[in-house]
Amino acid sequence: MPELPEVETVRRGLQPVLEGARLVKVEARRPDLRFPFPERFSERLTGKTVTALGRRAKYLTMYVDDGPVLICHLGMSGSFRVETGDANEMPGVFHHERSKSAAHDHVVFDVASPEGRSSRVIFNDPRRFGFMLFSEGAPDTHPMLAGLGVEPTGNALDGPLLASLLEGRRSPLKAALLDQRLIAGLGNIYVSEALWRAGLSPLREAGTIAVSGKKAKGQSERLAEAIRSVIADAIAAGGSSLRDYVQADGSLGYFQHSFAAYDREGEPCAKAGCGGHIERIVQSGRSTFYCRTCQR
DNA sequence: CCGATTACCTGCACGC
DNA sequence: TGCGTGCAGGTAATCG
Repeated sequence: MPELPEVETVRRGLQPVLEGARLVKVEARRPDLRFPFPERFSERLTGKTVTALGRRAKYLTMYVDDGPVLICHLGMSGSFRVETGDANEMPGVFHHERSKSAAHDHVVFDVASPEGRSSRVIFNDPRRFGFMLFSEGAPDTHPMLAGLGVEPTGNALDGPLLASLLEGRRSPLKAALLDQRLIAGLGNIYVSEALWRAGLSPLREAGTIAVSGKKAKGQSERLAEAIRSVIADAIAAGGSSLRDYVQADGSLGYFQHSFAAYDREGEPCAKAGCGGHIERIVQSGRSTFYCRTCQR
């Protein structure tokens, strides 16, 4: 599920456990995920203290004192969970340890907080589309992050900027919004949601909302606002979740998703007075959900 | 250069 | 119960 809001939720969940903590032991239980783990992956992190957790688009970044920056991507199915040692239990026994663990636990970080509390941070990823890489310097200069576009958080993405990004693009609007080089962090769910909020068809040629003129100007403004609000709402809700996605803090996803369009094929359009219904189409091999009545 | 398609990998829901 | 099919949030390589 991880689009930007979910990754941000993971970052916030891991932050209190990791920041300031010492990496006592780091273990990769297989040689690769999507890519091979970096050379000396465990050795270069073990013993380091985590100074900060960051995020760029859908990438997590972990900074350590005097070491490489860990760049981590969750892919389609990656998740973290935290197992916290209980002072009343035997050392090394982690009370979450029963549940659904074990299978596909690929990376294990044993960490010690400054107060001496032990925790275990576990990366689980059945499909192994996720990956972990090192950046020797600022991660923004790493090839994987260097080409990323504007964050849809904050106020940077406004109508004029969006219009300039889409100008001249012949591709369908949906494809343009999924292009991480333009806007970084949108995925299949939130693109459908943003287009529904903006009342714009995913099939529209992207460049047509960028041309000058009062109507197009209003549309780029509306779309920028829709993107920012949908991302902000999802982050505020703690990231959405499908199936039983596990939050970074180990609890089950607490946000019962309320999408207006995504995965609502056949349902009435939720826009007041619209009367249409949501349909599913395929664009570039991926599902798009939209209402042809109010999204033009 | 651009955009569309395919590959990567496992799990799950579904129909038979 | 079991098996085949299609589908799933991601990016990157390949093809036209």
